Amino acid sequence: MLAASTRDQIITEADTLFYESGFEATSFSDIASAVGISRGNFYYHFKSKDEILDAVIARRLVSTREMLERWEAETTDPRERIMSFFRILLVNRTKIMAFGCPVGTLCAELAKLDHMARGRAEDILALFRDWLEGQFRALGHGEDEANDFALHVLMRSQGLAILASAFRDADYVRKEVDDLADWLDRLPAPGGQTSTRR
Amino acid sequence: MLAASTRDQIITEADTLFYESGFEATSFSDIASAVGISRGNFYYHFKSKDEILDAVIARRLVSTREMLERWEAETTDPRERIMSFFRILLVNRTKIMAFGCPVGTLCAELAKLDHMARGRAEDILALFRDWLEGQFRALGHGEDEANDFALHVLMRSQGLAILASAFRDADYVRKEVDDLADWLDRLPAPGGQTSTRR
DNA sequence: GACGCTTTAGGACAACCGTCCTATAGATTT
DNA sequence: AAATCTATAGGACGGTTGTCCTAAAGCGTC
Repeated sequence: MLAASTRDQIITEADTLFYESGFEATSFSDIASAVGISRGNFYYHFKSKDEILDAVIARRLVSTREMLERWEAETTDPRERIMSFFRILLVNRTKIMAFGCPVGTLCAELAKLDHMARGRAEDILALFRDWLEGQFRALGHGEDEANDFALHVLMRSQGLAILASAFRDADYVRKEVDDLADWLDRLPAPGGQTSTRR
Repeated sequence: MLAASTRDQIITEADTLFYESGFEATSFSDIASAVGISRGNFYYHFKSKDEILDAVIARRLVSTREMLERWEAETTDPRERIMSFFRILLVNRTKIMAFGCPVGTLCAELAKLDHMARGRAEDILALFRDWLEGQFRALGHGEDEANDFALHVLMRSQGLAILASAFRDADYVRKEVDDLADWLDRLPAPGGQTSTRR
């Protein structure tokens, strides 16, 4: 196996550090020592901290797209695809309980910092939204309805993540994911009124 | 009217700065210049940044409790009380779209920082949860059901805040609050199965 | 072996961080 | 008026931040 390039290692370590400690709280030294290189060498690969953030977000965009494509390849049933989305909430519940949602918390932090990369981080969220909307459309729902449902799923995932990390309750995550699956099962037939609960 | 003491002013400015810029990103100098005092004078009132955070959280706890008591004094109808909770989401939508939920984002940041005050911040969220649970119990719901409903409302508020600030869509906030009011209207009668959607 | 390119280490740099000390101005009491 | 207490300003402190420079090590190619 090819060893990961230093640049890739930097992005990898920065990614987890940004997630687990926050962007602002993570220093150049933190990343450097995590990778095992000197602080000086850093400047050769990235000219600023913002450049690392850009690279991290770019990689997250790519890996998210890949994950969504994998879900699409696994099954043609949109319901099952949406269930894949629900399942990662369960799979990642330990990390979510400790650090929240990687996407949601990054968006929240960059919004407060009024950071340039804010919009790019929100693109990751939009990626999920558009993909979910596509699945609901594939289920036969109209554009507005599909968009509402997509936002509903996203909203509940984000709320779930915040409460899970605030109350650190693994059972709560399980319960909420069950609830989401139940909501999906009981979805009104396509063409009905645009209500997300019922 | 009595002029606010310097100490109070510090807490006030720190409160809004922590909300709008984040705790980590807010420096002593930021607070000092917002209050209009010298950085040195600071140490007389607070010995550390953590002490200010403690004071800010303590004040938020008090003001939250007062707000909940006000809502209880305004009406005896639990449904109307819960509607008061929904309404602040609408009233504060501009700030929410810019900086998210003050409580949720603080909890998320302190979790990543692994900060001592993390639990105290989460107490504010617990305050809302317990109050909401009380209202649902007053509506006749059992302990488990009332707790589920309270967590459901909290979850949706947090998810709403994240999506509102990520997509900066005022209409979305209005729609979600309408949806919440609708959910409350269609709540299953007390004693039924513990389902949060239906 | 000499050259050129890529990659690295180490440290300089000014700015800022949270913390802490001290001198003093202002107010209150004696 | 003197003494005392509260509140403030200003700056020192060691450490860390993000940024940037320079010297040199590694390495493939002629």
